[in-house]
Amino acid sequence: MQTSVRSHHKNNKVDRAATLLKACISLPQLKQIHAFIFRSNLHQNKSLASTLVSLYAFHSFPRYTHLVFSSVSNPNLSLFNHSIRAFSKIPSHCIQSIHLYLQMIHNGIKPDNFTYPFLFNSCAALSALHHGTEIHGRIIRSGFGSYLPVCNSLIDMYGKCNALDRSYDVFDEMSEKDVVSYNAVLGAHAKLGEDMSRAQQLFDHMPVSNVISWNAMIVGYVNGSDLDSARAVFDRMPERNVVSWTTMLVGYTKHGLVGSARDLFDAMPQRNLISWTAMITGYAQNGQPGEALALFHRMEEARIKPDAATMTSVISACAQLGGTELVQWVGSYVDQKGIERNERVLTALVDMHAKCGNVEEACRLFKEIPQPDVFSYSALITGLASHGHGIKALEIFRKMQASDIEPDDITFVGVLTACSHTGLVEDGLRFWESMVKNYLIEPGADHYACIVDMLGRAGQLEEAHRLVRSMPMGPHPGALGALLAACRTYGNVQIAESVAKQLFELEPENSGNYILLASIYASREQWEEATKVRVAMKEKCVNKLPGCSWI
DNA sequence: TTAGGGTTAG
Repeated sequence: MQTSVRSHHKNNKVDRAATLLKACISLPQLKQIHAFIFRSNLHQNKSLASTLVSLYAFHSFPRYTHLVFSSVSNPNLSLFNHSIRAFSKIPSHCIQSIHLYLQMIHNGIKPDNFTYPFLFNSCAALSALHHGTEIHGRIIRSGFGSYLPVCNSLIDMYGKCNALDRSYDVFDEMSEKDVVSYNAVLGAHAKLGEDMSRAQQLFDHMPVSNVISWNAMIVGYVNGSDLDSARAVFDRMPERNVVSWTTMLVGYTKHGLVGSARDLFDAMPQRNLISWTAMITGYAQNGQPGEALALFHRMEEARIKPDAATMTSVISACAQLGGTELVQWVGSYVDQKGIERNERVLTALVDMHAKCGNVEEACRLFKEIPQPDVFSYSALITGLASHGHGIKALEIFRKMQASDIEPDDITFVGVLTACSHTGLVEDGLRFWESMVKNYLIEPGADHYACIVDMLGRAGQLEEAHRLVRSMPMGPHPGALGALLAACRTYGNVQIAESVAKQLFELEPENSGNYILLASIYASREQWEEATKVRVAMKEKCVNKLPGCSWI
């Protein structure tokens, strides 16, 4: 009798807690209810724990998601499923759902058709093709392969791991398909931008399509660099939503067509945070930082709150514009509005401060990044290198190598710049060789420019000239300019003449090249030649003095 | 179970 009263009492409390959780909308509220559950000794209740786990994930609070799960002594299938789903929603913690899956197998609990789709979301987010394939094998053995959502998420997982053929393998074997199955395959094509004629054929023969199918076709053509076809799809769509407009807009910005993007932006029936951010990013990435900032202020006027992604591009725009006031403004904006200081935001801040010469602040912010990636390292290295801190830049590069972060082409631009500005010719040549041989990075025009600059500063003009002539991408203004500047330093008229001739052809309106050559002649007292160059400059660069030509 | 936005470059 007493037991039943007590259990009735307890059930009341469980119901009450469940009702409270249903109504809970904020993280502080959630923590309060969690505390109530704990005080009432209900934390072993698996249903309440499942709800808590989901809500903590919804508020992106992985620490507590894990805490709640691990405080339940014998987790059942439902709690495992809720927790796997919870971690699959937090991109940085997807690996946890795979760990949970392994744990549930170990505990002898059999996954069901609700387990797999979320697991595959995690595999997709991690590009964990290996795990995904293994779990696929278990599905075949256990007979859950007849569930549509399970197969659909499998197609999606293979697609997101760039395994288009495997997506088709699953798709072709399905006896029953729905629009999601088709869309998942179209999404796989879209991600790669590959084989769009096959995608088009599939699209044309779909029994039913929806706006997601159309949008996937746009993405596919954009990623395949076929903007005309992308636009044709966009124009033919029976109905467009805000995603369709934004997708097309991004298609234009990705290919540098900012004007077309802006036309679309102005014509959109509705805009959301993502559309604004996409347009701001379009400007920031295509060398129009002023426009990016102007649009950001219009976004504020429209009372759309920016998030971390928006601010990443805004910071990048400020970095390009420079100026103490702007740098200070954006820094305090991020602080005051509580913008999430994630890896990308911090990297953009590191880059901005480094570009503006505030090396200490850049280093301080870099230390705030828990796991710096190739972007964060490159931002710091290039920033340090271009402000005369070559030694420090190389020190950071060594740290990067020690932490097993793979450098990319841009990292090496920074590394080579550091060597060139510090006069470390031997090291520079060694890094160059290592870049090609160990890291299999194809040297670009910027790398050549660094090495040419380095050799030129060291007075090895013949060697530098030889390198310029061996560039597989042909003559390039950056490398040629560096060599011409070195010719000025060392008064080498012969190489200067040959280099300047090429530069005049490549950039006839860049007056700096004429001025350099004229001053080389002047330093050798070849006054007649110097005058000739100045006259040629006046003919070709009317009213186009350096610093004004971009207006 | 399916679709859109972010950082590094002489």
